[in-house]
This record gives sequence, C-alpha cells and structure tokens, in this order.
Amino acid sequence: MSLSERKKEILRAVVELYVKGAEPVGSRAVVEKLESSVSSATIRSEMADLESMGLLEQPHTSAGRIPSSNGYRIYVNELMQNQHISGDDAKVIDSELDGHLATPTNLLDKVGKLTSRLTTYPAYAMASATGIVCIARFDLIYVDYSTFIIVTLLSNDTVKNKLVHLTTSVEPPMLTKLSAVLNASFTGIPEERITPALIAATERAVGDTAGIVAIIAGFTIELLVEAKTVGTHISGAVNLLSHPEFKDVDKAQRIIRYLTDEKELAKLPSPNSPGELKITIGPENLANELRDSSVMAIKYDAGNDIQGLIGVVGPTRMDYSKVAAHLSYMAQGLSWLLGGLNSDLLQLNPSTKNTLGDEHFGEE
Amino acid sequence: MSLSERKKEILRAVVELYVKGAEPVGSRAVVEKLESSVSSATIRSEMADLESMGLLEQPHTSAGRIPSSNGYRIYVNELMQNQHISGDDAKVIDSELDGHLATPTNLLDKVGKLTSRLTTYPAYAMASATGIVCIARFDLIYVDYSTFIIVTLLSNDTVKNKLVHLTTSVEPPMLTKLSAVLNASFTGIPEERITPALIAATERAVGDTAGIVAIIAGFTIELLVEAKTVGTHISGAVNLLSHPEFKDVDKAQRIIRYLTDEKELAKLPSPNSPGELKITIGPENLANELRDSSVMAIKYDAGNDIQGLIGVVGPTRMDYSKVAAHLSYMAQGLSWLLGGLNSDLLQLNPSTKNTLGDEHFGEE
DNA sequence: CGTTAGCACTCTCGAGTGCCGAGTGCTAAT
DNA sequence: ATTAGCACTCGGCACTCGAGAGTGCTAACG
Repeated sequence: MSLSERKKEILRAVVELYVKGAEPVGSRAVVEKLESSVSSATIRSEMADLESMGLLEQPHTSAGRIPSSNGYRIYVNELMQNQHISGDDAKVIDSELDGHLATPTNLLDKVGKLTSRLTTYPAYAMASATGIVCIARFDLIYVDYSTFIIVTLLSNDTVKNKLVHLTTSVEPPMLTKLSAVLNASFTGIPEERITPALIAATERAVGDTAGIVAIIAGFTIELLVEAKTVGTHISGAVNLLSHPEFKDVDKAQRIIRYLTDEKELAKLPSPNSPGELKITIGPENLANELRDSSVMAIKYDAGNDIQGLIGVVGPTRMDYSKVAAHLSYMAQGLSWLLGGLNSDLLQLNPSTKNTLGDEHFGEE
Repeated sequence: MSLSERKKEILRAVVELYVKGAEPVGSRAVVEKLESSVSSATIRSEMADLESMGLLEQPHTSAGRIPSSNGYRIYVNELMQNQHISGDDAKVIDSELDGHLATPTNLLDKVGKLTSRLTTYPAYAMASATGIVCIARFDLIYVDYSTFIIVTLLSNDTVKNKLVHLTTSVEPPMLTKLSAVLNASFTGIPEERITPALIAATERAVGDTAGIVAIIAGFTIELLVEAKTVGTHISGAVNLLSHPEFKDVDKAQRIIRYLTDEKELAKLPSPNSPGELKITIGPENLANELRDSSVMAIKYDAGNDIQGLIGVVGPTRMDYSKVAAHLSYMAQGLSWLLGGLNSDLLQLNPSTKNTLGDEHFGEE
C-alpha cells in the first residue's frame, strides 16, 4: 500500500498545516500550500482516499481533515524533513549549557527547563546508571570521642559522606583499624554482596560491639542503591495549558497530574541506545492518559556510565520536526559536554572535576 | 466601626458558605445557615449594610453577595474559629513525616507535596539559614598522586566534599601540612574573610605553587555561599486547576507561571518568626499576579540555625481555617522533628544523625 | 424602631431558533 | 484523470425568550 507521490505531498501538507493552525485542514488550504496546479476538487478526492486508508480523519462531515495517528506515523517515518534549529535557539542552548558546568542534578534540571521553554511543551529529564557501581575506597575521619565522618569514594568517581554521632565512644585507632578492614572487605563489591554475614564477620574481625560496622554497612548499601536509582524530573508542565487541545481544564489537569507522578514518568517511552530518538504517537502510548498525546525522547551518553534522557510530551498535533531538531541538538551537546569530553575537561578547567558529593544523577 | 454581633455572624456565614460553594450567597442561604429566627428580609438589610461598609460585594445586581478582601480580612482576624485537622489528615502527616527522617532536601519536597495534597492548593516550601555558617574542620584525603578529596565539616553539622583531580602531583605529607594550615586559618571565619590576601598568605605558608590552596578556597567559598542560600520549591501547582476560579486556562497559566519562577517565589510573603502564621489576602499581595489570590505561610524552626517555611497559595476564596490548621500542625510537627529534638533524636535512633553531605537545605 | 411579608425589578443562564459559511461529495463535462 | 458546478451538511454564532434567583423598597405590624 505505497502512497503516490502526490498523496504523500498532500498528507505532509495536511499535517503541517494542522500542526501550525490547530484547525481541520480543507482542500483549499492544501492547494494553496502546495502551490500545485491541481484544483481543490482533485485534492478533495485524494483526501477522501487518504481518509479511507486511515491516514486522515474528519471531525465531522463538513469540516476539513486532520491527520489520524497513523497519518502522523507515516509523516514522522517518511515525510518529515530534517529541520535545523534556529540560530537563536542554538545560541540559547549553547550559552545555557556552557555557563557553569554546574552539577549533574542542576544540569538535569536546567536541561529540562530549557527544552521545555524552547519547545513550548513539558519536558522530562532523567538519568540512570548503566553498569554497576561499587565502593572504591573508605575513609573514616575522627571528629571527637563520639563523632566521626564516613567518606566513601565510589567507582564512578563521586564522593559521598555521612556524619555519625555515636552514643558510645570511639577512639582514633579503632577507626584506623576499621577503615583498613572496610577497604579490604567492602570495596569493589556490588551492593548485593554486602550481606548480614559479611557484616557480622567484619564486626568480629575488628571487635566492634557498638554496631559501628552495621551503621557503615547500612550507609554503604543506601549509597549503592541510590547510585543505581533513576532520577526523573518534569519541567514546564504548565506549557500544556497554552495549547488549544488542553483548553479544557479537566483534561489538562488529568494529564498534568499524570506527568507529575514520578512513578508514571519513569514508565514513559525510552529509546534503547544513546543518540536514538523515539517517537510515540497517541494510542501507541501504553498509558491511557496519553492516548491523545505524543511523546518524543532521546538518549545521550553522560559519561561515568550514566545515560541521560530528555523527552517531551505534547498533543499528537505536536511539531515533531521542530522538537526532533531540538532534542537532537541538545543530546548532542550534552554527550559532547559530559561524555566524550571528560578527560579534556580537565584541561579546560585544569584542576577540578566537579564531583561534589552533594550532587549526583539519580537524585530527585 | 465595630460590628454588631449579628453582622459578624452574617459575615462569617457568607464567608463560609462562599468558601464551600463558590457561588454568591443569598439572604435565604444565610438564614438557613444561621438557623436564626430572623427573616431573609432582615438579613438582606444587614447584608446591604455590610456591603456599604465594604465587607461584602455583589458580582451583579441580582446575585447574592461575596466577601470582599476586607471581608475576608475581618473574617480571618476576628471570626475564624480554630479548627483542628481531621484525624485522618493528622495520621497521614504523622506517618509521612515519620517514615524515614530522610534528608533535608527530600523532606522539604515531601512537606510541600503533602501540604499541597491535603489542602488541595499549591504549596511552597523553603528553608533558609539564620546566623552565619563557617567551616569547622578540614580533612584532605590522599587518593593517588594526582587526586585527593576535600572533606569539610560545617558549623551547622553538615559535611561536604569534593574530589579534586590535579594536573600536577601531590604527596601525602603535603596534604597533611596543608590540612593543618587550613584548619588553623580557614576555620571559624565567615565567607567574606576568605580573601585573596588570605589565600596568598596560605599558599606561601605551605609552599603551594600548584594552586591547590586556591582550589580549596574556591570550594570553601562556594560551600559557604550555598549554605546561606535560600532554597525554594513549589509543589502541586496543578491543584489550582481544580478550583473554579481558575477554570479560565489563561488565568491559571499566568499564575502557575508566576509561581514556577523561583525568583518570584522567594518574594512571597514570609512570617517574621517561627510559629507565626502570615495570611495575605488578595490585593494585600505585592505581586500583581496574586491580586486575587491569597497566600498563607508559616515558619518553623528546623534546627541547625535553619528556619523553614511552608506556604500555600490559593484563590481568595480559600478555606483559611482549614489551611491554618494544616499549616500549624505541619509546622509544629516539623519543629518537633528537626528543631528541639536534635539531641533526643540520637536516642531514638541511637547511632546516626542524618547529615549526609549530599543533601542540604538550600539546594533547588 | 426593628422586623417582616409582599412585590416589582434586575440580571444571569440555558434552551431554542435561524442564519452563515466552510467544506464536502457527487455529477457531468472536458 | 481532472475539474467546475452544485446541492448538501453541520458547527458556530447571534439572537431571543423565559425561568429562577436574588435584590431593594414599601407598607404594615408588634
């Protein structure tokens, strides 16, 4: 069932006019747009064909046509032409991303806000660890007789710490001994292997009766679990309200509520590999709430075994081409910034690599 | 211009009926509500008086009355009776707050979400440091020839760290020396006193030519500035949409955009002292966007020289009494949890006080 | 004098109606 | 295959009208 060239042109015209104007597109409008020499009657019969093929639909008998979700699908797969983002937008993105490299969490947030602002649709940004994270190194810092600090270096080059107040007292030699043992037995292993048995054995080895090892182990497990965790964040949900399909407050509310629920957000479509752009149109979405919305998402490599994701949610009448351009540009910029460039970064900014323990991907 | 008892009762009735029903209140409805033996005609003339006093208004000639902002003000100041929150809500709050003590950032977030959910209005939560924060202690941990970790304990009992990669190399003895000097000269002083002169002097004292001191100083300043920073967060903005005064999408959008802007949010009314509940009604708000909305906010003591704030934004037809009850309960719970109880906490949870370096008030 | 019943009046809201225009599908001619 | 012409459909808009809610005023009453 391949489409004639002319039908393709017409479908493209309908999609683009509808995306732009949010109103059913009539045959006249198509004629004008195509600047073709055929008359509106011809277009009408072509459009009737397209409708019977399930690519267009009529809201009511005497209205123009709008694309069906299949129509959008064809458009996205075959007809959409690569658009480049405007120079202005590129400048905005470059400068926003370039500013401070900031911290991963802030970056995630910033990327979401920026995408949302530029596309005028809500955007979500996530990051997730690939591969396993383990502890690379422990240090215990004695503060006073009942207080010490745990400092851990993770295998993905972030540092985490915790201040511990004890009800019992602890001496520096004990901490030294403890840290030696921890470095020997808790490092380099995944979270699942920090078992009660291991904890008990370690307690015996250092003669800990105050439960200090248990505290440290608990903290360690928490860290490692957290490091694997997926962080999700939505920005600019309010943007939905400016699109006519959401002029009905209840409808808007339902979908915004849906998008604000982190659990649901995590289930949104996600591309398989970095660089891939995934587009999910209307009923292709698993979630009922998104039955007449579309989702576009792209993955990027954020370095340190972390993959980032930026996505956009909008009505099916979304400007797929523009959003695709934005997402690609953004993902490319981020990969460049975070992924390939880790080592070079150190040269640009000769002394520090920002792995401030207090920010990390995976935090809400 | 004191009101007769009966006028007060009528004003109260009008406010409460209007809050409940969102429709102008007629004299009949007031009669029913008051179960008073006077007739609707009497109420009518009383209401006419109240209108001429500027406490009620009529949307149009033949409608009932709605409270004016002055009317709400009188209601809030004099007529509102202390309401207790429902047992169910109390249970929800208790259990949510009790769960894990979690981390300050998460707690802030959770408090906002919870308040928003229970009140059905958008809520904002902030925290700000009172008093000055300084560094209490430095530790430098040697990792390898070009890498070390800075660990700092702040005067407010939080720990921060940073992993530093150098392009030059560094030896453990140098780090030891450095940390001794830092502990001598950089601790106990506010951020303003970490001057270029101090940095230069320290560099000379330890013979640092690689700019290590400068890195550490930069990090320290960043930390201290950040520790003073006010963090703000809004939750449940979407809740606005369920109230009839925001059935107009544009209006809703304007105010949500306003509330989503952190700079604006920081300017929202704030009570002066912990425990105080501040109510700002309609035109009392400085911001134009809030001219027909009301804001209620309460402060609480979050311990460690930190003050927290929870606030709620809604239409002027807000359920002041219910929200007041919720905010008070919440603030009380939080003060109890974070403020007064710091030391007792250690007994409940005998060994740890959660000051995970990677979470802190003041982060967005 | 405060209160009240009665009444005329005002104004909103929703239902009902008719018209306009955009757009279609069909047919017959090219 | 394309096109002009035409009858037809249907949503949207303006308009009207009546119902209903609520008011203010007045005159009567205790």
